[in-house]
Parts: sequence; structure tokens; C-alpha cells
Amino acid sequence: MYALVDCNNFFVSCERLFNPSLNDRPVVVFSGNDGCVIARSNEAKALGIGMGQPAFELRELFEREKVALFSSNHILYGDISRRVMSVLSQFSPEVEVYSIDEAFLVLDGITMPYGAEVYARTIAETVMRCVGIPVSVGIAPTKTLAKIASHRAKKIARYGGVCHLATPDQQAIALMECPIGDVWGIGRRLAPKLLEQGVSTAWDFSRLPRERVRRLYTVEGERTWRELNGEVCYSVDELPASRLSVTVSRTFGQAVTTFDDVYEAVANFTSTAAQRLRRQGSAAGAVMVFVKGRGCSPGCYMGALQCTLPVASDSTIELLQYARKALVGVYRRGEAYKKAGVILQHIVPREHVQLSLFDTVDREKHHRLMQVMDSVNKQVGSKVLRLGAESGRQVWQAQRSHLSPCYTTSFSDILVVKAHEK
DNA sequence: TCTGGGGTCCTAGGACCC
DNA sequence: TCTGGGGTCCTAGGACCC
Repeated sequence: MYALVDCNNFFVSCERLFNPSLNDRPVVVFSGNDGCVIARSNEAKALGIGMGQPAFELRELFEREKVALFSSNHILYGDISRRVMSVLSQFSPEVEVYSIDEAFLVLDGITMPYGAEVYARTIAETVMRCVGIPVSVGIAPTKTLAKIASHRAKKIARYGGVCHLATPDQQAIALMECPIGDVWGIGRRLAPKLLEQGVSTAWDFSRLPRERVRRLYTVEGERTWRELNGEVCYSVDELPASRLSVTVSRTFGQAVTTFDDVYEAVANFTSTAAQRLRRQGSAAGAVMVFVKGRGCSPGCYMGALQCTLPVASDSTIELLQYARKALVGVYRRGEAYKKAGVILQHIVPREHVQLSLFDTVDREKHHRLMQVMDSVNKQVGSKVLRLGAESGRQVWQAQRSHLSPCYTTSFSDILVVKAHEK
């Protein structure tokens, strides 16, 4: 039995946590550069604001309805997420952190004297009391069904935030009421295709012959089919798998033209990516740099170039040398750039790095230096120690006009409670 | 004019080996 | 008309997730 715990309107809930005046008001959180809406309060959803909708389309509505606007504050959301996950780990020895706002819990073998539903309510109440974030809980025999259950927990008021699909009858009803496009694993492409064939609900899909599903929608489609029919195909992964690639990319706050400015951005991205690489104990065998010009395709310049390292590395210094080479290859004078990114590829565990007879780099020295940088930055603040190439005019930095304070991670941002004197 | 960022898996087809 | 059998690796494209 699996429980899916899903935070309600997570980014908005994080903003509300330290700013209760936002309760009952429409609130939205923007993507990077304040470009799109990526989180909405229920009040904002009711106004018809869509997920991913561009901000410029909504300017009038924001004004008229007095919508509270926020730039993404991922430092805050990440910290609150860790707290939620830490509370959840008290309720099951097997927890899979599936995303920043969701986790699967294995409930098998847990003593639940009042049953799974009461247990789920206790989970939700505890998260609310300890962290202050509202969550919905769905319980079912497979992850895909648990997803549907949590959906219902959120959508249907009488469930009060908890939905347990315990019996085959309850599961069948839930499937019949679940539009095919809402099924985990059926996306934007497959849903219209299935609708054309008269498959409009999860139930319809689960009734298709298995061989046909396999033939038309490959093994992934078949797994979804089996999960809907109660057969476990996806188990819980407690340890996050080591990444096969690490990407850091950003849209610039304004168009950037000079090589030095683009390089400064690439240096920052490489540094962040390399730090993520070291955190998982890996080294990368190749660096890819891509840039995108201003405007829309076609006609907008796009370039990407990969550089292979002679020996896989996790050193920011070394990776940046190759990133620079790649950038030199794709950079075109006179072009105005709106976005750039760095992708670390051919990732291997650090201890499995294939050495080279002709290697001239003192890897031990690099490694010790990176360790010092990482530990200092962890204690004192990210990028306090950095490469010179990362500092400069910072003209590429994103627009973030509606950023909230880092209430929980920065001393200067901690809320001050004032005592009013009479 | 203005539209995010970060991932994974699967398949088909081409190129190659014996 | 008939034309072996078995494999690997790589890439592009398509699909999905949050």
C-alpha cells in the first residue's frame, strides 16, 4: 500500500507561511525572469489563470483583481520542502521524495490501529502543525492509483484532504471519474490520441486489451495499464538515483551581446552544475554549452557545442576550461543572446573515472580545493568562494521584481516581531 | 515585444562487428 | 523467385514527469 503526500499549491503555500495576509487572496508565483505563472492559489485558479500562462497576458487581470505576485524563491521552497520531507520520514521507514512537493510513503508493515485513513489524517495534521503547509494524501495499492487518490483528495471537498482507494469498487469508481489525461503517465500527446479512440477515462483505458496497449503505447503504456489494474510496476526508490546529466540554464534578464558577459553567465552555470555533480560524488566526461539568440524560431540563432574531457572531472576549474572552449565555438559576434546553458554529460561515479597515461592534471589538488570551496560556501553562503570568471557586470541576471525574503535561510531576512507599546 | 527550468525512458534506424 | 544469423553502439525523435 502506497501513500502519496502532495503539498497543496506548494510555492504559494510557502509564500503564505510567513505572510498570512495572503490567505484568501489570489496569489501567483512566477517562473524565472517573472515570465510565466508556475503556481497559483485556489483563488487565482478560480480567476481562470492557467498553469504556465505568460505573465504579460495577465497584467490587466493582476491589476484588477489585486493578485499578489511573487518571483520564484527556490531557496525558500527548497528549505520548506526539506522540513516537510523530514516530518514525513517519521511516518514510514520507506519514503521516496518524488519532487519538491510530493513524496510516496510505503505503508506496508506499519501499525495503524485506526486504519490507513486515520493514519493519513495524522500525517496531514502533523505536517500542518510542524511546518505549516497544507497537504493532500492519497492511498492505494499502486503508485499510479495513489496519484489518482491524491487528486481526488484535493478536488473533492467531502474527503477533507484524504482519499483511500481501499476496495476494487472504490478504485473502479475513481477510475471512471478520472479523465484519461489526468492519469500519471498519459501526457499531452497520448491523451488526444486515446480520446479519438473513445478512451476518455482511466477506466476505459484499464479495460483495453493488454496486448493492444503494449503495441500502441509501448512498455510504458503497458506499465500504466497494469498499475491501474492494481499490479505494482513502480516500486519506491528511497535513494535518489545518481543523475545521468546535470543542466543549468537561464533566460537572461536582458539581451546580452559581449563574449565576456555571456562567458560570465556560462562560468556561473558551470560552477553551479559542478557543485551538483560533486554533491552526488560523480565526475563528468563532457561539457555542452548552448546559447539562444533573441527572438523566436525560425530566424533566431541557436548554437550548441560539446567538448569531451580527456579524463572525467568534477573540478569547476577544469570543467570551465572546456565550457569556455565550447562557448568560443558557438559564440557569434553581433548576436544578442537571451539564454545560455551548460550541460554536464557522460557522468560516472568519481571512483570509477578512467585515468589516462598522459594526464597532466593534479587531480588530488583540484579535489582538495573543491572540497574547501564547497565546505566554506556551505557554511558562509553559496558562491562566497568562487572563480574570478564568475564575477563581473552580472548583466545576464534574471528579472525578479517580486522576490520574497529568504525567511528561513538568511539571518538578514528573519522576521522581526515587534511589540506594540501602548 | 514580452513565454521556465530540470530531468528520464523508449524506440527506430543506421552503422558497424563476427 | 530464391538471398543467414546474431549481435552492439549511437543518435534522433518522441513521449513523459515535476
